[in-house]
Amino acid sequence: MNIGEAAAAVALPAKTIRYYEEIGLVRPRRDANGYRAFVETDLHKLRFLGRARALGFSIEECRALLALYEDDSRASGEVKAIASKHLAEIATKIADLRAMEATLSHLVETCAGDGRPDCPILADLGGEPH
Amino acid sequence: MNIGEAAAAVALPAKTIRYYEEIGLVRPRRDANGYRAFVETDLHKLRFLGRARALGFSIEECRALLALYEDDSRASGEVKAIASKHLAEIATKIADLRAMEATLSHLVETCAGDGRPDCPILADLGGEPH
DNA sequence: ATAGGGCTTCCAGTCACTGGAAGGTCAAGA
DNA sequence: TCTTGACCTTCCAGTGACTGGAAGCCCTAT
Repeated sequence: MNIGEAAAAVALPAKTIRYYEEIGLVRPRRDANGYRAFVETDLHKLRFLGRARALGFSIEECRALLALYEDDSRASGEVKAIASKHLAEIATKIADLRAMEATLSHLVETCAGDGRPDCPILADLGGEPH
Repeated sequence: MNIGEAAAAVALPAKTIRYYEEIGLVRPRRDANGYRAFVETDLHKLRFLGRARALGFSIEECRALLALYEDDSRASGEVKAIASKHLAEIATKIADLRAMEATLSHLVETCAGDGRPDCPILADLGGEPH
């Protein structure tokens, strides 16, 4: 199976799959003509990676998770540690974004948004006391 | 005022201020020795940029906002448009992160996290049906 | 034979910095 | 006066995870 077909099968861009090979996440064998030849285990790994990335894990976390996935003697505690750390980072990001959202939505609400120059958004950014 | 003192005054790294100059967001004059010499209006701009960045605006959005800030004949509608667009992006990001959080927190909760290999997190990433 | 689509590699760009090297400048102390 | 150390300068490279594009090979169908 060539890269185009594999890309369609796992819903990842071909470019991304090449990149994953370059950084050693997958190692498809090659046909005599130099084309990558993907087999089912490659596709399985790629789907794993796609799902892990969709959950926001970094590439290095994906690499670690994939290694654990393939290690029959793993301890689930290691997996849970990675996931918990990531979960905490997600929570932090959400909190940061919600703080931005709170401030900004208030400013947007109070801005007339017409043709006049007066603007509480710029006033706030400019440091004018509330 | 040299860059170090300016950096302390506006709570931005000196490196960042140099970068902002490089991309044309600030234009401090120079002393005879080549050192940047910041005056109060430079600091004011830098504080504006710091606050806008803290609200998550991109550099290009900051550039646009700063231009509007300095344009006495601006229309607040332009500002509001930029801010509203950004607000929508923040909301999207929050929704994405919350979806990740929901999935992942469920998986983490159901993972024993001990020395055994069984792990619902890896099972999910591996595509095993629930 | 040729046209097209798919494949290959390699290089550059993204965003907003950040780190570091090599070297000039300045104020204080011995 | 000399030196030390803390500044400052520029320039180059790296970050994360791709993405776009160029140049060129391969395969199939007409």
